[in-house]
Amino acid sequence: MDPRRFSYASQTVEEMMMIEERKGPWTSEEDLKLINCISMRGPAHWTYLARSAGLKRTGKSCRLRWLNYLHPDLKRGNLTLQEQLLILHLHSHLGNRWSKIAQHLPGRTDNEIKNYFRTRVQKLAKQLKWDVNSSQFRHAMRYYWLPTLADQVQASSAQSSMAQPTTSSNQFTDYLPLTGLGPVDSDSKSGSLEAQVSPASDLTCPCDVMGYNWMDGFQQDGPIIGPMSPACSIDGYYELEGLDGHILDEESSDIWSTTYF
DNA sequence: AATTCAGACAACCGCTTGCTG
DNA sequence: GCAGCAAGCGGTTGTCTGAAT
Repeated sequence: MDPRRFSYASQTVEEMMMIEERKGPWTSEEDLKLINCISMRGPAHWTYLARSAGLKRTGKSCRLRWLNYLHPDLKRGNLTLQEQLLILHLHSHLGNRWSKIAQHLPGRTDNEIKNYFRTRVQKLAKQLKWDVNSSQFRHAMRYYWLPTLADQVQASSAQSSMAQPTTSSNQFTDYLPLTGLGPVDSDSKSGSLEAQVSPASDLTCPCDVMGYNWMDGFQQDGPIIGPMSPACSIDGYYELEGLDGHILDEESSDIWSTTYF
């Protein structure tokens, strides 16, 4: 049905304009109204939905609240190491196309990923006094941090399999190796099969990253060689149990249609 | 205990895209 | 082809919370 044929709950445009628009944080009452309305009418025609739910919010605001907070398929809690690894990898190839990146992380929103990147990764870039979009930073990301994170995922997987030989879980014990990360949250201890990380920074700022001349190691054509970790092979691939992080074309995301974890 | 500050994340804003008549 | 609209997207801002003083 064409949403423009809706009669917006018998209100004229003028009447709708006179309704004082509510902004700011959502209340649980508003959430409930929105959920109820969506359960009856489905998540579409947001302007109409907002009116019929009796909300003094824009359709846009309702859509965002649903997609970023209320949607039942959303994951809660900190990003796992695997998810961080995937975000960094995808960002190094796709850039700031957050929705595209989010498509590869079920249950995570573009907003969440964008916030993660801005607060953690851009903070690191600031510390290094590098532009986050510079080839220098992208190179360090691709050939140092990504393999380092991959190592951590592997290490945590190995550690947990030794600690809990009867399960396939790779959850961490209290602390991750190498980075001195904080304790995991209670949810991850109680059943997550994925490595959880603390809200603290997960990207180290080691001296070998600072000291290495990344531009010298940069080649426009052919393989790019930098100070890789053991998990990263020379041809620009890094490998990980259950994860095959190929270097992919800027525009091609077909390769990501496979399952990673 | 009160205040300040920084980090995290929810929400908003403005622009773009895609669809329909 | 054009106009009007909803939805999608990315950048930015606002708010909350916990740590530090």
